[in-house]
Amino acid sequence: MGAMTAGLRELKKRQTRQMISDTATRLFMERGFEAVTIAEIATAAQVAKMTVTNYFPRKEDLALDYHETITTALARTVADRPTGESALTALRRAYLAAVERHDPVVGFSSPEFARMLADSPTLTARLRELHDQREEALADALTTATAPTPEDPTPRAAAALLTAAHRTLFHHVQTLTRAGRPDEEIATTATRSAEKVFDLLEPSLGGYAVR
Amino acid sequence: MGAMTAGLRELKKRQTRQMISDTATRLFMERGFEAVTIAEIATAAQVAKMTVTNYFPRKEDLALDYHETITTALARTVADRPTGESALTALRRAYLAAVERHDPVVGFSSPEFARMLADSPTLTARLRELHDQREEALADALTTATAPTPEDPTPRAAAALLTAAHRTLFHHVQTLTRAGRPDEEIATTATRSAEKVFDLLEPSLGGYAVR
DNA sequence: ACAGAAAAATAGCCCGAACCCAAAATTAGG
DNA sequence: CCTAATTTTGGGTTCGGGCTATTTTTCTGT
Repeated sequence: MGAMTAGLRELKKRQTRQMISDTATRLFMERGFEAVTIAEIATAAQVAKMTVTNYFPRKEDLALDYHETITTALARTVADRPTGESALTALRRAYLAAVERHDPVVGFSSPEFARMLADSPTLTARLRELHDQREEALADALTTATAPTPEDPTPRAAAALLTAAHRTLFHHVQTLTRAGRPDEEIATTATRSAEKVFDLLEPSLGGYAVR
Repeated sequence: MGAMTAGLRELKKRQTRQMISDTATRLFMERGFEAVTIAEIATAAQVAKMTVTNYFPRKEDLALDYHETITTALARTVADRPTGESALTALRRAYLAAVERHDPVVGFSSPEFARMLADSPTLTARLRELHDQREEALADALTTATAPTPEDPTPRAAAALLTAAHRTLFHHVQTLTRAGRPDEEIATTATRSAEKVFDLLEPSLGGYAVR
């Protein structure tokens, strides 16, 4: 059961999964998400249709395979923040660092991938769902961090505001990516925007959830 | 083309549409959104399957027939705010008024309807989409209201924060509704929560978009 | 080393939503 | 009353999602 077992079974599973995901992403970027059928992916990956839906229950998962990272990143940032730091400052720090390393989690990708996302209603819907789960996770983290009374709406509200900031900046990066701007320029712009957005929230949340 | 023409054709169209929508909503609340097929709705409404999908291109539209109201309400509130009032204050005022009249737009509904929404992934996804369109519309309204430079992220960020507040409160009301609380009690709680949430945003956005 | 257990991959099926088209029924206007 | 426009209908397809029984591959204990 452990992740250490380099058993042949585990290995082949990983290979098969990766093969299917790569094939699917390639086809999606070539012809658009909706235009590619699961059957085509299966054929291209030399695998049965059922195997595809076995590894990826929903078609969207074939294109967005890093959901775990997206949903848990903010909550972990808050949970791991150093003493004396507010949730807002921690998230600002984490965002700027992610921009600097051109992290996909804040929206960096190839222009083709960004266009594929924007062109597909299914994928944008799934992205919204991921943002929502991220908000939920962050709300939980803030609740444990501030131990409020049960009916206090502040943790949920703060989580909504903070993820809203991240979401706005994510869309900004994606828009610039679709416009074909180089990652370096996008990083500069995103940094400036982030300063503005986090500064905007500072008076409201600067003193909230300080460890 | 005018809405005044009480032509027989228009009349029958309205009747048919209403009949289908009512039948669908009844079936959805009885057995859940996903468990009811379009064919069943058609049979129950004594109409062809194609007629249903003709009036309601997506199945979700059968349950959420007030999308226009939801998506435009915030933008109109901001556009119509009196002189000297900030966007935040206008939205606070509109929200509290909506709560007082138990407006569905802020989440008031029957417990059955609220449960139907929460139990259906399709409907919650659609609701997220509506919230998103609402944010877009509000962002447009704020852009025309503040005339910022093209790359200023503030209007989009402010729109995201303000809709985040509304969305949080919406979910709060729906949760209480599912718990079976009477509308009066929900209204009292929602008012208290709203004060807190809008107060939270006041230091950040109190001076933004003042007409 | 091998047989039996466990797990993964396969083939083939059904169902429902969404979409399309040609034909029939209904209404509006001359 | 008759024709044109529009709505409704019936029948069809495609695709995603789901299921089950069966075969193939990997693992484990003797």
